[in-house]
Amino acid sequence: MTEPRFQRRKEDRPAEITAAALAAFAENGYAATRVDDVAKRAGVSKGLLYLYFKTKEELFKAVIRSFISPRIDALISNVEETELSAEEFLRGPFLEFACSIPKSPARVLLKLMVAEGPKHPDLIAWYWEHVVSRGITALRMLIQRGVKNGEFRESALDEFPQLLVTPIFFSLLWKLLFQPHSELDTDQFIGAHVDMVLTTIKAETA
Amino acid sequence: MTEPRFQRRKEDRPAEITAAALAAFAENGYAATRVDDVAKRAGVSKGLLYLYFKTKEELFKAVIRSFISPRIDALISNVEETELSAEEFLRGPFLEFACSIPKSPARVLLKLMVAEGPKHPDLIAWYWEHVVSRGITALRMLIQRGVKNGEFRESALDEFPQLLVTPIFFSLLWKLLFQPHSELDTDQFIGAHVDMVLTTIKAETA
DNA sequence: TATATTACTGACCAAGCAGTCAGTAAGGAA
DNA sequence: TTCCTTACTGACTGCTTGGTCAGTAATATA
Repeated sequence: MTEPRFQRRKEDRPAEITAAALAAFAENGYAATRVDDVAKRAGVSKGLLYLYFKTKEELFKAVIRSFISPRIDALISNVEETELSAEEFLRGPFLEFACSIPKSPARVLLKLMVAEGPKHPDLIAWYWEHVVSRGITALRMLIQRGVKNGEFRESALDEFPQLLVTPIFFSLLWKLLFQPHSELDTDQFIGAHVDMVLTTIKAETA
Repeated sequence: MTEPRFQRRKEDRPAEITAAALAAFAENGYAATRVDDVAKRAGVSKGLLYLYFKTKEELFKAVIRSFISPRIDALISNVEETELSAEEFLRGPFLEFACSIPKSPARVLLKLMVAEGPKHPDLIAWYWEHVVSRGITALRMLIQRGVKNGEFRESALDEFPQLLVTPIFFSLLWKLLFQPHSELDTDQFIGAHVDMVLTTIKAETA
């Protein structure tokens, strides 16, 4: 007659706890987040949480890893397999990806990385290896492909592919800090930047 | 004969405590910083610290305010009083300012703002009013001056002067996170960006 | 239905910390 | 030298919180 007090759902618990933790960390930061609060959000007791994650720190690392990996993997395989020209790719899938980031709920990850990253060197190392350096490499390949087939001329972008993504991070920071004070139309903002970059590096075709 | 156990230096204490707090907050973040630690770094007892700052939060706000104000004030009055052309100013004083930020020790302020800002709305409001909106306005004026006297053509920069400063913040983030993993030559990086922007907005002078 | 297994709970503890305050001593005034 | 003001100290406290573990109840098995 009585509802069971809980269900046993070994498979789903880690993902549920991780999602709850992302929300909590995003709201309060790592140090100010109470493990009890995470457990409550996940609808679980603190004891169970500690069954799946050895410490608060382990939980934090799991959060970062589980939310970032899928996105970057998608972009990179996209770059490698596309049949579009470099410019078409930059104006198409890349721009779409770039514009989606500041809107995604995962944008709070930047806050977490900045605030807590430096205290977890192995996390930074993982992030560098699996996300950043792979991303940079993919971008550089894309640009060089453009140079090789005469679409682009040689430019600072060859050395600094990061110049393409600066407005993404700026938009993230802006939204994180000044959301209520000022709207930034991130689509237009990022679009204008990509446009500017392409204008300067496009080989003359007149 | 015996050294006095302490000196009374009412005038200097606040600045000393503020400096110590910046170091401590930068290292550990706000929540993880112990007031005792700040006091120790400042060579002062915790009790004295609470004489000058009502709470830990007040101390935090004082830190941000006291380190940011002077820098932005200098830049803005510089823009207003310069006799250089817009391009000369951007390639000269502006570029110098931009390149100096990622090297300055105050770069950790970004970390603090991102991590803790959203929990202190009045701090964000102050920052918006005294730093960001003033800075944006100054930049916009500079660009419009360039447009008016025929140096620049109309462009997305008129609406988004922020496009000029994105690589500064990117450099800050990069250094904050990946300092040991990868060096970024921020001078060249920011220089390349400013160059790119100027190339696209410069009116034809051939 | 009886028994075994284990996912899960929640009360508990030891440690750490923001903020207080009664008392101390530096340094100026007389 | 003596007295007075106040900058300064540091022990103390009440509360918070990461992590533990003995016990409970949901499911699998026979």
